[in-house]
Amino acid sequence: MNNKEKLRKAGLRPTKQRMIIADILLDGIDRHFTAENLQNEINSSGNSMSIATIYNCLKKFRNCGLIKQVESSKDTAIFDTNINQHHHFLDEETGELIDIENDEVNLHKLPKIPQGYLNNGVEVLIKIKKQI
Amino acid sequence: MNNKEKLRKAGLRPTKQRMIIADILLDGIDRHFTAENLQNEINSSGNSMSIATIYNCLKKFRNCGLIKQVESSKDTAIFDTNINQHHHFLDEETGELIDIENDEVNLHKLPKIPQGYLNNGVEVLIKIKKQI
DNA sequence: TTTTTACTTTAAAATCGTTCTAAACTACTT
DNA sequence: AAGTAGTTTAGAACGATTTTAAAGTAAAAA
Ligand SMILES: [Mn+2]
Ligand SMILES: [Mn+2]
Ligand SMILES: [Zn+2]
Ligand SMILES: [Zn+2]
Repeated sequence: MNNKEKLRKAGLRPTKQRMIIADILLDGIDRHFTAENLQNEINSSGNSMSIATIYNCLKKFRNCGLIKQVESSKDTAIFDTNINQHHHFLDEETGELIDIENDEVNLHKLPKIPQGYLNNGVEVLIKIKKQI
Repeated sequence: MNNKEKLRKAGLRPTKQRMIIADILLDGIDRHFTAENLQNEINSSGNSMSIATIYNCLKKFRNCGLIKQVESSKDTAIFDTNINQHHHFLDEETGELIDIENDEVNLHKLPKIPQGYLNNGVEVLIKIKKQI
């Protein structure tokens, strides 16, 4: 399925701007990035785009499940093109994130989900720091 | 150990402002809160404090390990008085966090820590959503 | 105790990531 | 082609957090 079809299937009009972003993000390579990172890539590709459009597009892509947003206490939002359930190493010094595939973690015992709620995904974060 | 001793032990001068905050936060009750939540509690206790001081203090307390900061993609920082290794349920709709004690989770299989790094803490986040 | 020093608090301004506004533009439908 | 609903944009606005710099305070030195 090409990017135009992916956008249509997600219920999004394949505008010029969304296609530029889809061509960068939906190439099957897993990556973590900020809105600013993406704008730099757009610029490097010879295009340009308003930061408002980039944020609009990332929000739409996220809400359609084309990308995810990482839980992070950094003040800049970090997005993730790996939409499978997976986990992360986090170097808190640098903010660097490294993917951990789902089958590399085995959660043997999980607490009971609170009454009235449903499990909506489990994420393991392993904080790491550089050896001295 | 009283709060003044706790601050000294952490290498922090026990100023009037830090003592007010310590009296609120270090009472042994686990809670999740924002800087604004804390300012409201300070005000309710008949005191007042500049928001800059509150941020300064929370950062010092966090860096000394007296409190933790939760990894969260919300745009407002959330702090945690539970400094033991533990886990959370997160209702992404409301942002509500519920503690999961460490012994309620059993991680059977963990990936190898990347070369040159040390494990600095594992956190499990279980996203939950209200049943319809 | 006084003096000195380094650290802390504060209000206000600045910064920074993100969202809003409203006008121009474009994709899709009829 | 004409209509319409959705999208893009520059720039303004916003909200959380940090910085500034001057005044205040705690600890150390004398
Ligand atoms: Mn955050
Ligand atoms: Mn922010
Ligand atoms: Zn990832
Ligand atoms: Zn907690």
